[in-house]
Amino acid sequence: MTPSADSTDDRRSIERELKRGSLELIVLHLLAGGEAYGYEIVSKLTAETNGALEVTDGTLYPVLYRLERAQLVTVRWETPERGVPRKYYQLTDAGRTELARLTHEWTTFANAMTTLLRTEREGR
Amino acid sequence: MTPSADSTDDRRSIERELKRGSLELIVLHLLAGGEAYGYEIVSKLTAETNGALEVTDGTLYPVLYRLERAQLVTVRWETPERGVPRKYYQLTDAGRTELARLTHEWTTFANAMTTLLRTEREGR
DNA sequence: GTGGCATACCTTGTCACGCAAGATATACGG
DNA sequence: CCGTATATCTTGCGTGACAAGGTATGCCAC
Repeated sequence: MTPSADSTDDRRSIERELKRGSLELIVLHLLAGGEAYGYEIVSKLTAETNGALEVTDGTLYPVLYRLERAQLVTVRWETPERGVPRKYYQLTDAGRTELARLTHEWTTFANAMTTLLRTEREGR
Repeated sequence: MTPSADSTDDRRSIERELKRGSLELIVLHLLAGGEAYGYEIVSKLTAETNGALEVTDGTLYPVLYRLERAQLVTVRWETPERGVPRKYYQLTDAGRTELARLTHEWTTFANAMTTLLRTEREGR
């Protein structure tokens, strides 16, 4: 039984759900343009997609850990002249391979969805 | 059954994740073509997308419950001349509204992703 | 100095949801 | 009857995005 959530039925955004599984792809893709550090990725994402794919840092860091553990990225600390130390991430070869794979999967899925949604359904 | 996994799949497929949040959209869209029952939706999906968006019935029924509880669909039992009773689902007006909303959200998201992925990242 | 602010990284807890696996029930053919 | 097909429903698990909170450092004004 789930007595909860019957009245609090505010319709959530599916954007959050849609992002599921595509975050790794997004991050890998951004890193393909050169190394970057966490905060940089967050702001890049917000900027390049006009907020459509915005994520918080609390979301991003676990993603980066997964990527690191899977050896899709490597890590380098750098302490700039001014400011706090930053943790830079670089794509590995395996990361590039995975990026290609995920891109392909995304494309396949998106095509299937688009085709389906384009189908006229005027019945009843 | 899972006909997948011909590759070394310690790396899970993101297809499953990508589907997150889009299942309701898919089902609502299919129902826009007229009422249908659970098993019918499962087979329709598999057929119309060549398996790209395949779901199991164990996945679908909870979705249908959510839709029903949210009053996006209504339900009608029908016992055919031959065969077991079927539970037919029809879209409500609210369901149609929600369908439009989800479609819009999907399109926005997909466009953002596509645009992002199309960006060349040959740096470094 | 010290208090405040910005930068940057990290952790914890919660909740939703897709799915595998199994249960149930009905009809029908041999 | 028993096996198979149709059809609906339930349970348990794992995953992952997110909010909220925490830590640490450097910079600047007063």
